[in-house]
Amino acid sequence: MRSRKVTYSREAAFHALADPTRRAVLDMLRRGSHPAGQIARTFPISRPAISRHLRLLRRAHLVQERREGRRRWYYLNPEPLKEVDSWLEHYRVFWQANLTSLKAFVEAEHAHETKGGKTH
Amino acid sequence: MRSRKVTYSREAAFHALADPTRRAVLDMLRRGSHPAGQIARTFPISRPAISRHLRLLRRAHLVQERREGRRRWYYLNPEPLKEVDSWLEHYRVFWQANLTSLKAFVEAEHAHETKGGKTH
DNA sequence: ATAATGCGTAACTATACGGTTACACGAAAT
DNA sequence: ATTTCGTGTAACCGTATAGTTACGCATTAT
Repeated sequence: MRSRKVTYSREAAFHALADPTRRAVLDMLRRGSHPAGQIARTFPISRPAISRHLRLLRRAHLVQERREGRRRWYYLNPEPLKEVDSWLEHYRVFWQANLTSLKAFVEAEHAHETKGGKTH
Repeated sequence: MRSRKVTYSREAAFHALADPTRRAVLDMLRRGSHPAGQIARTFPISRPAISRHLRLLRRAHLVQERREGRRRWYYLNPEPLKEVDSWLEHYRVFWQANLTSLKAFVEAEHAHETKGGKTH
């Protein structure tokens, strides 16, 4: 099977992940596919609300839908999360080096800390 | 220097990252500290708008502010991004194994594909 | 002392968001 | 044929969000 290179919207992914319910839905699908109703039943909000979250996740390509009779199975598509991961990549180096820019900045400041700052 | 273990809000981090301008601000600070005004000047929106984004980033602890005279230097604090990273961790295994649950699902479906599905 | 600079906040506005109830519709059951 | 089930969408509502302009207040310059 020939694998075709596809890119997803980083914007859509970050936006989708901003909502805790949507992240929870993804966490649920991480363990396996579920029909829409079953997903809805695990949350304290109404079914239509979940349906809309699913639509948004669908449009961000984070989940895919597969119809089977009258139910619709949702399953995870982790691919767009690569966009989030690649963005994070630039920041991982900071904590991996155990040196935040904060620390660097503070140290730099300390170097010429002779101008007598306010103690406030 | 004794390092104290601190945890940040995953919720706040994800929420802060949902806005493209805020991500761009972080990307800018990744290269070094900048005063508020200088940050604002690099964006097409007004200075107060940036000021509010900075406040939100500050409250999410993604940036820190340091006053120097009449300017305020902002610098990156990448720590809270660890929360995002740790959430992503669960998903990385999917694409690292080059096996999405989609693929698994499709294969599982294929196994008992005898119930004559609609070709639609 | 007065003016200019740098920056945050208040007030306001339009739009986006997330939730709810009512409804539509195909698939399965009776 | 009719009812029930599973699920999506429409309409509506209150709150959050992101932008703008006006303003306030230190700090630095004149």
